[in-house]
Amino acid sequence: MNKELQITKALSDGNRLRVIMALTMQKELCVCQITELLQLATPTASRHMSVLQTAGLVTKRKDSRWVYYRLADAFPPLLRQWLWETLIHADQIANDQETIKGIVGCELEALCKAQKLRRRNQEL
Amino acid sequence: MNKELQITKALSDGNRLRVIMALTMQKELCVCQITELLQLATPTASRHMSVLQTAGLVTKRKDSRWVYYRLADAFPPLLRQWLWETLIHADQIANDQETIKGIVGCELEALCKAQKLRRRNQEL
DNA sequence: TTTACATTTAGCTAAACAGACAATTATATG
DNA sequence: CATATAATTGTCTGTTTAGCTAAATGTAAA
Repeated sequence: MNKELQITKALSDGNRLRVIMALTMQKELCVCQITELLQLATPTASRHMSVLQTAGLVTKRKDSRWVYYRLADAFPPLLRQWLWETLIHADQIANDQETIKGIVGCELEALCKAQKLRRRNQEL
Repeated sequence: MNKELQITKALSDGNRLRVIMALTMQKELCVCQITELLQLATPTASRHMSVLQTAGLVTKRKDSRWVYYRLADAFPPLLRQWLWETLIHADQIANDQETIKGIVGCELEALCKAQKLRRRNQEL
């Protein structure tokens, strides 16, 4: 039952559901893009992804300095279908879809620089 | 997204998964039977059932002093199928199946009396 | 090799949650 | 009506977890 519990626990957080839905629409997202979508501190976003990976729901690929996550091939199809069918109607998710378009439209370099600036400003 | 989160949170606990699986095998179970299966204090079992009900996964029926729970008709079929297919292979669940046979074999009156005696003994 | 930088890990705090017992509610029976 | 009893609700406690900042890791470029 442990494996299944890891999965349901991984799904029992709103931010993680948002990332999963984002990854059904955008094949691959890097940590800084996920951070931008969820508006969280980078380490927090990274931890969420680690939970999803440990549960076997996403896989990661490292390309130079960036780490890209995507849904795992082993993502249980029934769960995937249920999430898709129900969450696709959620306002938050519809909203995220628009946000993601904007995020993937940016160069990664530019996005990271913008985040860095934002952090600086908050420190004042 | 709130409704869906309530559901995934309800599923993110081992004892609640055990009750759900028990209810796929035994159409109806009363709180004292669930208490017996999980080996928890009555209020704790009752709380778990309340979480499942709030999430819309079970319904309850009161018959005199006993309250019977069963899976809700609205239990999302995809989730139900995933749970069934994966958890049916879990040792804990197989074990529970045997335990349940014993539990439903008892008269409710007898079961409750036995539990009461057990509580008494633990207090010593 | 030094510097810059994206991500992860460590360590902390506050909120959420599972568990227990005590008290309350609701129902049946003497 | 008073008593017994099955379940729920109130309240507390210990554990888990989501969030943060700071430090560590790993990679690319100067």
